[in-house]
Amino acid sequence: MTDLRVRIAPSPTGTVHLGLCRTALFNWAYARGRSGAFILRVEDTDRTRSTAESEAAILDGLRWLGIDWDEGPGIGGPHEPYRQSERSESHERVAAQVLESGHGYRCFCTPERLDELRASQEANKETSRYDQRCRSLSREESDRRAAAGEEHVLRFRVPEGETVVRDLVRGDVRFDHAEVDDWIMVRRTGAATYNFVVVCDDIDMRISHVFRGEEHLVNTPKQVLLYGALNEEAPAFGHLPLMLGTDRKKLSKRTGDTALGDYIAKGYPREAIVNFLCLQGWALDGETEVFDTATFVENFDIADVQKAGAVFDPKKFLWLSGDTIRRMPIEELVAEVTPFLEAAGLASAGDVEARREWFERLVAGEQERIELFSELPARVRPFFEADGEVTYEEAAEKNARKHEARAEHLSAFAGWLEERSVAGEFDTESLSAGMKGWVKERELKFPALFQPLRCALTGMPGGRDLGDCITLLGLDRTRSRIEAAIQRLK
RNA sequence: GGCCCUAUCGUCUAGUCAGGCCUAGGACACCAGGUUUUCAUCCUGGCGACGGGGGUUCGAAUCCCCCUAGGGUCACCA
Repeated sequence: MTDLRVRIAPSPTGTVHLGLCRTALFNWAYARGRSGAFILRVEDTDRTRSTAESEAAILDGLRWLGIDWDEGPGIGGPHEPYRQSERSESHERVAAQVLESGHGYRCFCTPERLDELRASQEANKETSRYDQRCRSLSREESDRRAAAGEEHVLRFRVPEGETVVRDLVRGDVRFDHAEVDDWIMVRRTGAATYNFVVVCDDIDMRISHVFRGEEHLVNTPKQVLLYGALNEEAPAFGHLPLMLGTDRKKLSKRTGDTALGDYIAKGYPREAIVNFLCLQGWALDGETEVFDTATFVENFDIADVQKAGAVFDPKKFLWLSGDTIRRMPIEELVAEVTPFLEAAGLASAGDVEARREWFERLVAGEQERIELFSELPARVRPFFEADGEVTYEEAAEKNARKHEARAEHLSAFAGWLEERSVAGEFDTESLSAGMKGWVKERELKFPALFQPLRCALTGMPGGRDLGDCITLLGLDRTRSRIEAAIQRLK
């Protein structure tokens, strides 16, 4: 009967938090998997903390994740505007209605009195709440004082009884109204509060399902009460388990990065971020850990969401990132990694384009060794260094020096390489095989040649196939590096 | 502290709604082997959980109660 309409309603007050990303992903997938509409609404009712930069960052972040919206700021829609700060006319109208119907009342208590009240309640270990002093004010007195310009807020007149929140994740949750405060709907500034506008806007935008973090669960009875006061049917709710830090508390900067941008900057692939976020509170089938967004959309259901909080595991995230990189087509990997090469000052996008094949080989050799795009520059750095100044890592040099005859072997090997080159047998595969033969013919152990050679060519203790290193460098540079090593390892 | 939510390997989870198919499955991490010129990848194996106590039942990870533990929330923030 009612159209499926879900939304994400971020408040533009800071960075793009991973929790927001996951909530957006779940809402979006729910809509996309059921031909529903996905709406983006900016909750910028806190004028002092909201910024345009933050809003732009959130929109960019969501787009980066692959989330698109059918209605929202910038693209518009049938329920414009999609920025709460621009919807105050509607909010004022509803506020007047609530006051008129008696579901709301003016409260003239000063902030100071409320502060004192709260302080004394806390001192007496009582529940902190409004004492309803203005609730019984007559309508005449209320109108008179308001007309006289006395400052006031608008509170909701919570009736006796209880509210049952129907939650698609948790089932029915009951709240005794004795526990629900006569909450403020409109501030003395005239600006409406979150609990008020979220209901107004969700009604206006015909939102059918509200999926949000569990921290909102205790707000829900207030909102449900308002729907009732407005004679509107409340949407279906679903409160998602919190994403927890390793301290088991709400994910915060204390225990690690929380901003999407931090992970993008570190070089986590988009697919891995989405995949990992999906795994926080939801599972495909309990067996399959790696899946793409389309599969998620096809299979996601709010009823399958986990109830308990999910501790964020950076190790698993890193593994997923590495796994994603390993499965990436090489052209794509090169494209992803190029900005990091540029930032490290190793190569420009132009360089990469000019020597496409060489860069693809360079990157391919590290594909199974990196877990983040950002790890690549350090791993390929030797290929950009001057031949006589390759940085020898301590472990690599130590390995090389273990072999007494290193100079002779390197020298002889250099000669062999010349012959191979002349013979035209200088491809990676035949070189790799030939090198092994070279060692065996001389009845040596592999490390006798390979450790000094690896140090000479890359200065690293481990890494890609040496044949690959040689063809990547070419004969001349390989020779120069071997000659330099013979001197440097004396 | 009040109210609310939650409770399966260290972590993410499958199984819980419709009790037997569960001597509880998968993944990450960890450990041990194997492959490999090295590192990494990859492969094989191992370690490892139903928070505790009562019920109900022929039978409970699954249903009920209590306890305990964790978390969330108590703003003129969202």
